[in-house]
Amino acid sequence: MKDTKPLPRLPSVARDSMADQVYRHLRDGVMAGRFAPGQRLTIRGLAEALGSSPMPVREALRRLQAEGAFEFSDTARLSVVQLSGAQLRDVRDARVALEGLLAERAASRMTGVDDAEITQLYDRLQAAADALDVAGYPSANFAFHRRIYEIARAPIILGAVENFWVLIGPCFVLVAPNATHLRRSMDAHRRILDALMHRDGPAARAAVTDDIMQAANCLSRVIDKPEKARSVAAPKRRRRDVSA
Amino acid sequence: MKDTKPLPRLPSVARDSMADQVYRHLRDGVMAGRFAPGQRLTIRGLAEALGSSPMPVREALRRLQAEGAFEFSDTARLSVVQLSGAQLRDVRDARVALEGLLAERAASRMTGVDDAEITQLYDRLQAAADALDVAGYPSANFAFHRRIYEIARAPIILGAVENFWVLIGPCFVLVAPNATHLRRSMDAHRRILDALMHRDGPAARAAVTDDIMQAANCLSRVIDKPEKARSVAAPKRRRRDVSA
DNA sequence: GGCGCCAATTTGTGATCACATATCGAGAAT
DNA sequence: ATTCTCGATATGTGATCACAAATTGGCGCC
Repeated sequence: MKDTKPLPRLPSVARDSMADQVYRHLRDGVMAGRFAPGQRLTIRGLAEALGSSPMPVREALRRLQAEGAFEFSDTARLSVVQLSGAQLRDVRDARVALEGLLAERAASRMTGVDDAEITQLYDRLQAAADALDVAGYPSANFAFHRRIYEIARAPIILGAVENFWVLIGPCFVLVAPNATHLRRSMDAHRRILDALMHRDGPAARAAVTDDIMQAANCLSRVIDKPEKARSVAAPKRRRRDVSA
Repeated sequence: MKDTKPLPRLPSVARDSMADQVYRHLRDGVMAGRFAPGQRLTIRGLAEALGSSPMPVREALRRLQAEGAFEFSDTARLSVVQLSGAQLRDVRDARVALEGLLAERAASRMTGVDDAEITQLYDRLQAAADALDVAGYPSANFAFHRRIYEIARAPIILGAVENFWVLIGPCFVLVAPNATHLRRSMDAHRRILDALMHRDGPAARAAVTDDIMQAANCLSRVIDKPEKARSVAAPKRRRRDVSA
């Protein structure tokens, strides 16, 4: 009879273990700035908040530890990594090197289809900026950059770049809704868009560089001011360490 | 009596869990080329080989998965990542960007003490090249480069660079003891050393770039030749997957 | 009132178990 | 001889438990 269902598994569900889901949730949360630098967490607390057992959280945290998002202190206590000003500058320089490379390559591989998608993401970013949506801006910003870099077809380099994004994610909770910064940022984004539309690699690289430098300058004004942001990581009341 | 031992913990033993040890062992093994691209492994097998239970191995593998050294197939089978030719070129380009940055910065921060250490590592590398020690060459090569980049004082960027090294590590099992490649490689290393001694940043960057490009060319001659290296990953006899 | 010490709790780590699924090998049908 | 099928084994994943170390909170002492 041969009823072997010729090609039944088209969705090909793409294996997604619980540890993978937890990993993605935490990673997105970090990049979106939902964790404060230096914030203390617990495996059991995260597991409870995410509705899973500690085991998948443990494995997800190991991956994120490898990416530098979280760290275990010398006494094995879990916390969100807090970058120093010098480290932040290192991230900035590395981003300029790598994202400049990707932007330049993307400009030479753009197609009309890409134009539409990039423009759409740009509009969404502009909307977040207009609404002074500080919470949603980082996510929209990363989505815009990611889509551009995907066009460069260098997933390994993009992975390294995203690792850097994970590192600076927590810093976003420290920046206030700064209209000046948003304006300068959107100016750079506009130039990125124009350069890509004109398939101008060097211009795209220059615009991305300006964007990164501008963001780094904005953050450096907040980092390494020893006081002021110290109590952010202290929920004061014990237990209940994270919501989502 | 107050016998609180004023400052007893100078060694500060630096927490080293079993999972950390396993992680370091595996990572060093990958970078040194002791794993073949595409090689199949098992958690239990690695645990037995390393003399530990599966649990620390699981956590170590999660970190290495995050770094791209290992991967879990769609059926959750563990294997060493096998880079394609295109991915290898991506790694090459990213290395040029990042390691060039570190080399240039290192040149401007070198001191006399560094001179001695770098020279020593260079001599060791030269010795490995003279002896055609293909097994020991990658390790000596990475140690030489790492020591240089450490001088740049950018640990985050160095971490990203080492991640790329982990990716190309397995490729080394594919290259035969090629005298021509070793000679060209040592020529580039000689130029790196000279540039650093003269505190010439641009020259250091150029020499590092040549070194990376040369190594990539060497590897690209072996990769993407579909046949020939296919049986390397097949121990044929089941069980017993890795020695160390 | 401030400071140091001690017990109770918290927390990361490692081990073991259970389970679903994949993989492998032998045997049978063609 | 080849291919298909089916059962035994292998393997990653998740859950739970035990334990050591550390953190916390409170009590007593100076």
